[in-house]
Amino acid sequence: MERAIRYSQKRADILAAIQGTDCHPSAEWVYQQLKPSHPGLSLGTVYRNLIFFRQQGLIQSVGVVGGQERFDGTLTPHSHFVCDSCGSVLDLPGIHPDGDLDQTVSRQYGLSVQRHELTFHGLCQSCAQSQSNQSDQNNKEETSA
Amino acid sequence: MERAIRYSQKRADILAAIQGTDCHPSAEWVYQQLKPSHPGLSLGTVYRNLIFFRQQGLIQSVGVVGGQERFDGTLTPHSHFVCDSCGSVLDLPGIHPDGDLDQTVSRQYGLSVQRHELTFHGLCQSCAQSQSNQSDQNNKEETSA
DNA sequence: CTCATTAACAGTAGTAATTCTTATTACTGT
DNA sequence: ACAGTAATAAGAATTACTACTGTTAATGAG
Repeated sequence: MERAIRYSQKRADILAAIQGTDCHPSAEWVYQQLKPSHPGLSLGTVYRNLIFFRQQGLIQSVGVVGGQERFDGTLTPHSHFVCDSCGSVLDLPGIHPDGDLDQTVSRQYGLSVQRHELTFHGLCQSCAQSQSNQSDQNNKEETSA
Repeated sequence: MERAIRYSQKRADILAAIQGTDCHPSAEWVYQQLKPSHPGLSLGTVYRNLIFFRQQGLIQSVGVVGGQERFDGTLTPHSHFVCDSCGSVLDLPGIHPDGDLDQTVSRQYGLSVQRHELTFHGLCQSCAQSQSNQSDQNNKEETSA
């Protein structure tokens, strides 16, 4: 009597695409990634399945970066780093606050906390480097002007 | 010679609206709030000033909740709680990880971390209550059917 | 004060991400 | 094979936000 959940090839491949990368993809990224092997794939199908997977607890959302929601196939507790320049997202496996923090907040504030997100912002290595190069250039231009 | 930054009444009132509430408003909220006293206010002006204030370091962004960016006039380090049901945002003044965490992550991963966000998700008190009531109702309906 | 400059603004048109709708296809149990 | 329904494609609709254009008004020099 209960509704059967069907796992089509597309659905499976969408999930595999997220779980098989560490780049924390957006819906658009998954769509572009699978389009060659699934010419008839619709962007709406990707969105629908991402929501479906999140409901099922198979993936989690990292949050919105540059106006696009980013997803993560890794479920073990870990933090994220977002480069505010290029928008890349990195896992920080070793960094996570005390596991009882959700409980603590729930008790202290009378809430029903289910999860938390710890996200660091700044510049990734390559962006920090190119930015310092650029400021070097600017200094040169300023001094030469 | 240098360009003067002008503080119009509207600009001041937009800032005051954010700093005078603890509801972590969206641009739309500020617009609706000020419309009665500023009939000729444009939503674009609100957006432009929110970006301006963030650049000036007068406010910060809490992140995107339900597709809308939410802002915070409190600058002291603190965490947030987001109700995934009604979208309300609460400050958690007592909750924040070690202040050296940014430095630790920077060194450990070779990044240039500038800040971090610790956000808890779950249900607020009223939503947790109404949700349990609703499930009670559902149970009644199921058993009576 | 007068006038030139220009930041700030309103109004509007546009953009991009996401969601919704509808018709169709494909799977599942009988 | 057939009925019922989950899954899908295509694209329209929605929504938050941004860019553009002409106007208003604050600033500062003469």
